[in-house]
Amino acid sequence: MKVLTKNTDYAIRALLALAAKKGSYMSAKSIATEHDIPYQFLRRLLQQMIRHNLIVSKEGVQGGFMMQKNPDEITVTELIEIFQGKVQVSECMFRKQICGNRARCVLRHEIMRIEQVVQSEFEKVTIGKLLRDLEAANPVHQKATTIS
Amino acid sequence: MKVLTKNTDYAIRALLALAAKKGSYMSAKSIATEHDIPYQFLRRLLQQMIRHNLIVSKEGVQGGFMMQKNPDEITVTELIEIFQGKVQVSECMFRKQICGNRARCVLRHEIMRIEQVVQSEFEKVTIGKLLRDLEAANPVHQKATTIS
DNA sequence: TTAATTGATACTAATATAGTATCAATTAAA
DNA sequence: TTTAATTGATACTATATTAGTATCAATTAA
Ligand code: FES
Ligand code: FES
Repeated sequence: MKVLTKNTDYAIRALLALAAKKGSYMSAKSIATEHDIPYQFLRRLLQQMIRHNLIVSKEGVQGGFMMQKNPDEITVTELIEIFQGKVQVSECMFRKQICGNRARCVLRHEIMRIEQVVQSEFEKVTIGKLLRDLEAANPVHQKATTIS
Repeated sequence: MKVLTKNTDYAIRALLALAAKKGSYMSAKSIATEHDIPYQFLRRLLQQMIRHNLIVSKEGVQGGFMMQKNPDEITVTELIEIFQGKVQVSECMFRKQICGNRARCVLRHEIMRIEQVVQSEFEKVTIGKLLRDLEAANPVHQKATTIS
């Protein structure tokens, strides 16, 4: 059982790259090569993130993508929802015969409780947090300004 | 993002049926029809559960399946592992370039922490607990003995 | 004018999930 | 002892999801 698919995985990595270069544009090509993400695949992910207002883009030479939303407000939960759909444990585990009344079904409650736990755990993890953790662990990285 | 697949879903339902009839055999056919599970699909699941010593079977007329392991010791985590593989958030989110040393990677720690949370939440849910909840909510069910 | 870029979209490949079919072996019961 | 109900084993098909590739038009800095 794999919780994060490649979509989400790559998206997080791309966002970390953009968050690190906050304020300047970075091309899909450079993100792809630097972080070992399939180029065309990445482009599709970036466009989805534009639609969700996480990032912005500029076309043409010297164009690229740039962080828009505050990295501390981008949670892994949000990314999972964008790329894998809302977290749901199971549509409805025990239909018909067993469970007549959906409304006050204990099993359903149990399921929804877990959904909540999972979701809130992922909510604690933001791009901002990950980036700070990364930089703390890996102080080699200098803060990128305009040096390509 | 769907956490429980049909395998696990059906397996849980089948186990609840068997747990309710503890001590007597119940055929795949009756489980399938009573709980609306595709017959041949179910049979495969039952055989997997035999291999994991959750249930036992008896061949021939009047044969069927019977609970073996204590329902309170069958966790949803165990079932997920059997039918969907071990819970893992992501193989390794940031390879190569970003993360040189796997050993003390903060991101990896974060991931593993969540894995633990998810896993332990599902560990709290046992077949025994689900069955008791079900019976409490649905007191129509009489304890099945030998009446078919 | 050109080359580097994104926008949009269609396509293919690989894998996982879901479901079906078949036949041999066993066994209770007619 | 024959038969029908059952499990054991396994192969097969269908569908959906995930992963990845390709193409071409539009934009824009140099
Ligand atoms: S399990 Fe679906 S309503 Fe009870
Ligand atoms: S993310 Fe894989 S080792 Fe750091």
